[in-house]
Amino acid sequence: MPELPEVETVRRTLLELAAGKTIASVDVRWPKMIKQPEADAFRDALIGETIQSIDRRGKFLIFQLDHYALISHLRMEGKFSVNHSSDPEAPHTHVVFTFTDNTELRYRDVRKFGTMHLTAKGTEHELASLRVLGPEPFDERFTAEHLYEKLQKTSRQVKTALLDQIIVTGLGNIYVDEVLFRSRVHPHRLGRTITKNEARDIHQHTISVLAEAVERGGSTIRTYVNSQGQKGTFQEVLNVYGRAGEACVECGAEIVKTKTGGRGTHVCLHCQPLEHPL
DNA sequence: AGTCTAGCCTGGGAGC
DNA sequence: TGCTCCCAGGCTAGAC
Repeated sequence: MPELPEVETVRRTLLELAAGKTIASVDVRWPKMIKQPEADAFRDALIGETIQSIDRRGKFLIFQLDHYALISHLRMEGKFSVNHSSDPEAPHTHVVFTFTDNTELRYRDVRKFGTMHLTAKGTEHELASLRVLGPEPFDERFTAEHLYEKLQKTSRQVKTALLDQIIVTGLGNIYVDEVLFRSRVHPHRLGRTITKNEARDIHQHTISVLAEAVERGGSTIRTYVNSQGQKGTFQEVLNVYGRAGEACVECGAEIVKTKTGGRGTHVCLHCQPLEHPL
């Protein structure tokens, strides 16, 4: 499940493999994933374009080309790889960009949830899904005060609020559980009940958890690999996610799995007490 | 305006 | 063995 650390790792590995390559042809086998423009126009526009660089905004990858920006979201299972044209193709390959040097950028995605948008270069941040994003966790505009104010104004549960990419961008279901565990805050606490000190903890741990996960190349829970086929290692140091039934590393109590707005949530009820049960 | 829910997808595992 | 059901979950459109 690519969250910020996984997407950042994909960006770094892909940049090494694909920067400077020029697109000779594009094969779209699952047109529904091309959201803008239509698949035919998408394909035609990309021919002759060279990959200048690759950026990231939240969980979105942004390929900077000569005249366009290609915005890709991997959602749950999306993966990029660079292969020689003669390499056997993995199942669930939905888009293939063939370069002039007979290598290919391949996008595969078992669940077909991923999306691609093409915009004129320089206008990518006007795309609706990018425009609404809140600050990057490593940006100075993401402050404890900003977080506290946003949480004060919401009646949503704190985990739901943190998953909304408007307060801070990049957290997903794995890292938000870890951040709240490190902050000793129960995910079901209502946003407006979070104190200033708790907001400071959540702010600090959002940054530290995501930074450590980037250093470790992300977390491989089920299938995630970077664009060189390598797994991450942050799953080795997860405290709560995926550890239901195991003992809490801090207090020994059993990690419990519950649900937050339909999403699986992992919590130590001793370290993260819920003063006001719903 | 803020919040909630269904839908998008498929593979893997549990239960019968 | 083979069937059905449920789960994984980021994001968006539409409803309330």
